[in-house]
Amino acid sequence: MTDFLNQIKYEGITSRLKRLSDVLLYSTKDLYRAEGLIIEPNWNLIFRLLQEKGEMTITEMSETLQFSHPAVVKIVNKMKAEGYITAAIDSKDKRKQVLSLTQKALQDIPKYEVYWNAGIRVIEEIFEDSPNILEELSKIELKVKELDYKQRVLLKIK
Amino acid sequence: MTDFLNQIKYEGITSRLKRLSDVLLYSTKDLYRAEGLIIEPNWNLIFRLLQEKGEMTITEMSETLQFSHPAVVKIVNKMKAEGYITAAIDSKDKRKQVLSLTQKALQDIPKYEVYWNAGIRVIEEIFEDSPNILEELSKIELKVKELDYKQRVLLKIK
DNA sequence: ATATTTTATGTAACTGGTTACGCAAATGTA
DNA sequence: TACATTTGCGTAACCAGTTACATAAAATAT
Repeated sequence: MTDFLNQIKYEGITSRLKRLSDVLLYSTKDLYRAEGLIIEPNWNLIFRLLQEKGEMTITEMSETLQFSHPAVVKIVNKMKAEGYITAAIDSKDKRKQVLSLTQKALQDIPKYEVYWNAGIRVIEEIFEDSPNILEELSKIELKVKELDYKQRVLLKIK
Repeated sequence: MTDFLNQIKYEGITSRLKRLSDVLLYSTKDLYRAEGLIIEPNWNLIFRLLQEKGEMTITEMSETLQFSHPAVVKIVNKMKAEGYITAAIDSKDKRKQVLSLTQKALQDIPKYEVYWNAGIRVIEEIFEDSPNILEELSKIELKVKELDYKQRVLLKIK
């Protein structure tokens, strides 16, 4: 943190949040590469989701993870290419892809879980001075969902 | 927030931070576009920096804002193209660009400040249940700087 | 004085996300 | 039954960042 960023307070918070998530993201990629793991950030979310639910469609995933659907399409396509996900057409609705984990996924997940679990402990460690961060984040997400940033700014001005 | 994201707790925090900063970013762009303002997110940081310091180089800016230098180059080039920044070669060091605000910048800033200040009040409003967020963010940034995420994960595993 | 290393900056390629658009299948309605 | 609307999802173009690499100038060391 530089003096300037401290001084401008809330004005710099958006880019600092972006930078923090970027730092974690690139460091995660670096970790996987260095350890020779053929996975990418966010795949753990999909793996866990499918482990829990068994089968899911793109739209269900995007709603559950709060990602845009094209983002989910990209992630899922990479995971298919790596042989971790298979797709079947829904018998009642031909538009839907029913996605599920492959045998290879079930085989490899335990190896990856070592890293994911260590990662969670590191996050807990890094955020230890912010013990309520998850509840606070939920409140913030709710607020911007109820009335977005742009509308709030316009309300303040008019 | 979905049940699933609540349930996985710290495992989803990186992508939630990314999403939050994205939401704020795109909403800011949307605001500027809707109001016909010919500026972009982050320009306010550069404007404020140059107002305070008068002159700065690319490298000084990237250190102060904690952005990579190519990121600063991109932002500054756009601001030059819009006529808000001029560059002069440093007399002692020909590699350096000494950047400063143009007359047009000084003229237009008051108009933009209305939006930036309203934006700050909105951020305060959105983060009102996280009153210590700035101090907490500083601590987190310091921690990942001291020892990055990847190294911390490897330490936990070995 | 010359060779080496460091610094300032620019450029290219890539990242995980987004919005915008298109299309076909399913659903609702006249 | 026909037509209009909604839904699922694929693709393209874009976005603000990043890392990796190149180059020239400055600083340092020999």
